[in-house]
Amino acid sequence: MKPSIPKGTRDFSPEEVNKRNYIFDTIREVFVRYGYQPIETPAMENLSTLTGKYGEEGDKLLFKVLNNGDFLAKADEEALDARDSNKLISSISKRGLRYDLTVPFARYVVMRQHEVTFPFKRYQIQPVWRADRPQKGRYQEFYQCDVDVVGSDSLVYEAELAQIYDEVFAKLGLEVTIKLNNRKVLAGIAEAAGIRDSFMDMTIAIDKLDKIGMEGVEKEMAERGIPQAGIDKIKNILQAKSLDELKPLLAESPTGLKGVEELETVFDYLGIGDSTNEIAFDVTLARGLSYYTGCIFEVEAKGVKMGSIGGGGRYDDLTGVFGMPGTSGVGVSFGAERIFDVMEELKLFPEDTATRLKAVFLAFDDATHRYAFRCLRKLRAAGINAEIYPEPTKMGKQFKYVDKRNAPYAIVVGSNEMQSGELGFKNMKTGAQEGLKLEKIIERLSG
RNA sequence: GUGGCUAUAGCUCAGUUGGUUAGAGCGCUGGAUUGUGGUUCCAGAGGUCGCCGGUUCAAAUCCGGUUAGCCACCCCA
Repeated sequence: MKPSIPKGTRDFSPEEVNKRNYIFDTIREVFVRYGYQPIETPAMENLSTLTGKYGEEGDKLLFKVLNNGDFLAKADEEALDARDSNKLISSISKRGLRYDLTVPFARYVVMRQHEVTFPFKRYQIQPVWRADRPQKGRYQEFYQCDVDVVGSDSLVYEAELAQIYDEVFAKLGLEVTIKLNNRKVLAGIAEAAGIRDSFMDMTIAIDKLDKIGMEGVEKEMAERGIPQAGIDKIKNILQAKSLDELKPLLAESPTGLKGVEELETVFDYLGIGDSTNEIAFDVTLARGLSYYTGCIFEVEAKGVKMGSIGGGGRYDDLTGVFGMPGTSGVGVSFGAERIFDVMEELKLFPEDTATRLKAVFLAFDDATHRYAFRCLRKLRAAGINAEIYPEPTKMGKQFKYVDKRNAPYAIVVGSNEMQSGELGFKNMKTGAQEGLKLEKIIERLSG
């Protein structure tokens, strides 16, 4: 059979894993410094935990896990006869793969509400799964790195999360734009335009502004049934380049003004010019996820054509659906895969992401092979990454291996070396070789 | 879910209006070199041309179907 892996999934080579770990380590280090604590949740959740949280589109993209055993015995016969997949699902699948880390986190908080201290600041770095059709920068299995805080509606956290974005990307050497908006501002626009019921249609259209231009947005809104009068009003409001300009345009919408005020507070906390990357208000930032209610975030890499590499926002009542109302949360996510792809494209990975092999022992015959293996043990005991070629074969072949492994040193052991105790210590880069006692070699390779 | 493109050696790809034995580079194995790699030179192994069917004297090449991958849309990290 031809080996293959499922669509939208990938294997990672040693080099790739090292680079990915570099990203994860950088992100984790910043999370920890801002006082966030790690949790992990299972890959599978009950399907009832996941469905309905990500909108209609999200439900379609959920991976469902088929029940074990004779699942057809308990299947909904009516739905089966009618070939009604949507109706059939609940009777043959009770579990699904997690779609993001925010909803499982909300579930976790509700289940453990009596043991966690609020505000609860947690981070979580785990894979999520979406049954999306794969394309550039989009996979069916990918890692998210989430930081969230629940149990406080202080806007200081919005500011903190923006700083975390700024700091992580500064450390990675990746230039980004951190965009901020507020769902209340968008609601205010809809209200001011008198199309409150078409709020979602409006935001979806606005979100595409930088892609299809104002004309395209107008067309899209018209297609989605928004009256021309409303479109004109919206168009006018979208001209606003700053919060100050926006404010008078939303004067008739208390919700909209509240949103502006929240953003002002966040930017107040942040101060001016204290960030490495641009942190900017963008009235056209919309975001699809239906549970956001306050500030929303999105991060875009500069100089690369790639979707957003991070996003997040405030959700006022995500724990409410699990029976714990009135608890507000806010969080952002780093899309590790896309960050990886962007950094690869811009060649931003440092040279030494790999934990390098320092030396390889080579031997000529069985006796020296055994002797070399005992020397190897001492090197390893001294904390030096080293190995031995598995058999005493031709030197040329052994050296080729050392070369491919990218090890900086080869240690050659023949009968002469074994007798004198002076091993052949060869620098693979310069080709120079000298006879050194094992202790000397350990000294050289340490530090 | 909708549309477009692609599928030939382990990898990246070439293959003319359909025409003898399907090629290149890289990689792999061996040798030049029985105590020394990278560079070079020589030789060798490796292919049901994604799969099924059709047209034809003749198909990698044309047609239909199918599967897989990529890209775009929707949506999203």
